[in-house]
Amino acid sequence: MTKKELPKAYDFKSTEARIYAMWEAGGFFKPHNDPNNANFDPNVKPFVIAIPPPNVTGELHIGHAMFVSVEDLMIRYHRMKGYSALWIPGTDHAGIATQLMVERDLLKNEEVTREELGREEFEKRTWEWKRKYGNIITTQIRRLGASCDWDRERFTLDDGLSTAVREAFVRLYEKGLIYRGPRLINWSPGLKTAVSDLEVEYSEEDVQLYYFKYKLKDSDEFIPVATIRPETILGDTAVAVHPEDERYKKYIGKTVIVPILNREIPVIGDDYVSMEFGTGALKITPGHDPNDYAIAQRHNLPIISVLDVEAKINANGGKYQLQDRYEARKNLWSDMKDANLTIKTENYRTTIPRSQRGGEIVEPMISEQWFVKMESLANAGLEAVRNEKIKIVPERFEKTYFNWLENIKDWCISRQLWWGHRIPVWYCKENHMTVAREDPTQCATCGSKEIRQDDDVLDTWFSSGLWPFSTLGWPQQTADLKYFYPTSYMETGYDIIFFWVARMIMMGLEFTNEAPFHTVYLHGLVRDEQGRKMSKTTGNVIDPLIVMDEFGTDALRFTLLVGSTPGNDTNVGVKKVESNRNFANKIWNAGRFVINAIESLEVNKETSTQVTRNAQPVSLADQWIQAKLNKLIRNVERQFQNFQYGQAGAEIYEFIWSDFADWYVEIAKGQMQNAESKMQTVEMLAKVFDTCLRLLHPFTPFVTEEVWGHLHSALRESSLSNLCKDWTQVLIVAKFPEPTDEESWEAKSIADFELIQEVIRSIRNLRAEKGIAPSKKIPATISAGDKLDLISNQISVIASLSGLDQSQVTSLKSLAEKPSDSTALIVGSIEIYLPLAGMVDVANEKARLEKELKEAESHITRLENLLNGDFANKAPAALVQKEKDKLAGYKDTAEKIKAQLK
RNA sequence: GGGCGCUUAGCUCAGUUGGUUAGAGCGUCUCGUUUACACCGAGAAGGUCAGGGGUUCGAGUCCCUUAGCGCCCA
Repeated sequence: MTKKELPKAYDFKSTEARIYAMWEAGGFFKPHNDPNNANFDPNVKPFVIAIPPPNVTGELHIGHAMFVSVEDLMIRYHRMKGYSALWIPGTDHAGIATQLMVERDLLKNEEVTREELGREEFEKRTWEWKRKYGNIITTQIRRLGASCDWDRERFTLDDGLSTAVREAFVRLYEKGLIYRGPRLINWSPGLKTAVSDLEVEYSEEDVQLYYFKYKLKDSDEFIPVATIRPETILGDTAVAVHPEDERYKKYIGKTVIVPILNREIPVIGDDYVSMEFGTGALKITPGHDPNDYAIAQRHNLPIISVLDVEAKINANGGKYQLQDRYEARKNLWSDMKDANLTIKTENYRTTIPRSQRGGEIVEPMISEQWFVKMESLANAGLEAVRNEKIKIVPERFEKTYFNWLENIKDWCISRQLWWGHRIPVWYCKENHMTVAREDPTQCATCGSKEIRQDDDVLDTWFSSGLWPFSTLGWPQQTADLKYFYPTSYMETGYDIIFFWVARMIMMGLEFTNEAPFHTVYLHGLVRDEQGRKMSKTTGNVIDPLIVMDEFGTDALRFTLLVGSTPGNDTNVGVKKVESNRNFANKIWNAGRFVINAIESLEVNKETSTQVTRNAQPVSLADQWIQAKLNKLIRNVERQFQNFQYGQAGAEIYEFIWSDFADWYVEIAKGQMQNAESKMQTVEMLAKVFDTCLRLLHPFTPFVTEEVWGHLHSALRESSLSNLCKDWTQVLIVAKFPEPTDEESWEAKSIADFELIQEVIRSIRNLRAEKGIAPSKKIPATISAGDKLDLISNQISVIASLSGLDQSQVTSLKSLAEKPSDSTALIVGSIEIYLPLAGMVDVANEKARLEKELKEAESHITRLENLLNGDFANKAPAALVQKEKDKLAGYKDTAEKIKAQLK
């Protein structure tokens, strides 16, 4: 039958979507052992990853590409290893981000604000938005080749997960771990909501430090005070000085007058005050500063809030009411200047708290919010990592994790937003609270029917914290939950270790009494080629979609996976992706070669069974490639166990390109000329290449699946069909190569072949140096000493790969005298004479050999010193022997060169 | 202020129980249309592994220290 010729270059564009659709339609993303199916076997081990849910309104960025690549690699590897692999996909409702996006859209297209629309209508619109755009991100994740079980896709606001959130809230509340109260929180005036400590970022900025006078009551004396926020003077309730400060301690207990407002406040002594900073006296604004708040607690000071939700001055600010905080700062300062209360201003550098999302300066404010008590949860979380129920990779992040949990404060979980899980608490007119799993119809305390639900919603991370089990059906004890929980790995970026990882651990332990996963693997952040953070404003963003259009998904994945190490940031430029596109093409073409070789075989079923049954490597090259492959499989296995995915990928790349394509394939061409060795050679090609594709599949799933498909069908039609008898239909579920114990022949054949490679390289090198045309075949005489058998055996390999004329090559144990008009090459104990009549420059030859001699002699000196030292006594015997052998080799070489120079 | 990381070829990076001539990709130079691949092949140049000290028979790798850069927490 005639075969369709495969194109010369791999066309990922016509491949990727087709392959992905085939996988998905074939059900290959689903765990092969499913507890909901009749033939379920509880003894099969599951391997489970819950996806870090991307924002439902988000679009693919390089960070998504990173986590999808790593997680898909983990899942595909375990799937091929026979685990019942489940990767649960889903999205996050992303409260603030989504609400902002919809608000912006409404304003632009309908010129209405969310307030004008009303809460109910706004929620409706947001759901519409989600339905319309919510699948963009999941479609994009599919493009990356993600093999997740889409039938199990979840969304943090869907019914099941909402039930889980409510259950979690009520349980914590009933346990006394959730409380409500006025506390100093971080207020985002732009978003008009409270945010948690984690959502505040601190940046070093240049500001003004304002010095002014706190006048003593009924006196002309004053205490000089410095502040960076003069408008907060309006909320001052004390001035604090250090109790031992000679300048000010006499004032402790006296009264001072708040500028302009003329309120009377006390001077207190507290050793928190630094005598060196500023003037050494500190104004205390407990309503707008966390440190001042703590001091106020100690001294029972009143707390005055002077700002409203938009950070405008409120009624407590007297004449400055309704002024914006910065406007008030200016006006107050100007008024103080007029009243001769100011001293000076100076430049000052300090850390300023800004909202992670909006970027505006966050205002510490007293506000009534909901909190989770963290202490007991944090202790459990600490314990789980300390006693190694959970392992963090790389380990150093355990320190970060401990440090955070050891110093954790209560978590503010309420948000003044409309998009999210509404807090399941209802109030009656008497302000009785009813906390319920099901929406109540009356107050649990007084039975009043006039109840209304709390307006606030929960922090999105509250629901994300339940993700590993809520996605599996919790609080229902579903079959999925029983079998797939706890999950296996949690894979994500180290930047959300607090936001998400730590909270999932705490919630998992609290609600399921189990660690939600046994391993946390943290990848680094992707940066641009110069190591800068990618950002739209810098314009250095690499759009994974564009990269995939240009170079293919496999190239992008391989780039992200190889050359990066766990927890370390990685710099990515398109050049790297391009070279990995070339790698995909290399695989394609190596595949074409192997497939052509298979198709060139005569179809003969009888020889087939015979040959495949005892297919032992026959030639040295066969043995060598098999030994190298065995070694590769062992290394890859070890590296996967140690999470060294980059190293594993690099070694597979190296093997395919350098060992297989550059050497074995070239030798195979020769072996296939010979009718006797042809069949075995093709079989070797097919077996080795098949193993390569399996090893590589988790890294570059598309090209490997595509080529493997062609390989499979070529084999099936060939006289080697026995080879693929027990292969699966598709590569994605094929068996991953298993390592074998090293056998004694392996090292021997590697060493022998490497000597042949050296001989070939030295001849090629000389030819290049002498400018001998690659097409010109030359004669050679080889004096091989005790390597004569090996060299004679491999003479055709040497000849074909180094351009010798095999009919004019002789190999001998030794030469009586060296051939005239020849150039001599020394490789260990082997001498190679190339009669380059007319091309030999005696002076040049001498110089070249002298250089080589010098090098050999320097090694001899080095090794003799080494072996005469303590090394010989203290180092392992095998190692010492290795060095002794090397020394003997160099001595041999030096002798040979010296003989040439005579 | 506390903690962590990085500094290896012109550029981007590997190098995990310390083993003795330090690797890759890109870039550079010289050759090459050998029917798998020019998204390729052959060859070459290029590094006192940031500086200093220590442990060790042996250090890019472990310890201390200095400098520069970056990140996290306060």
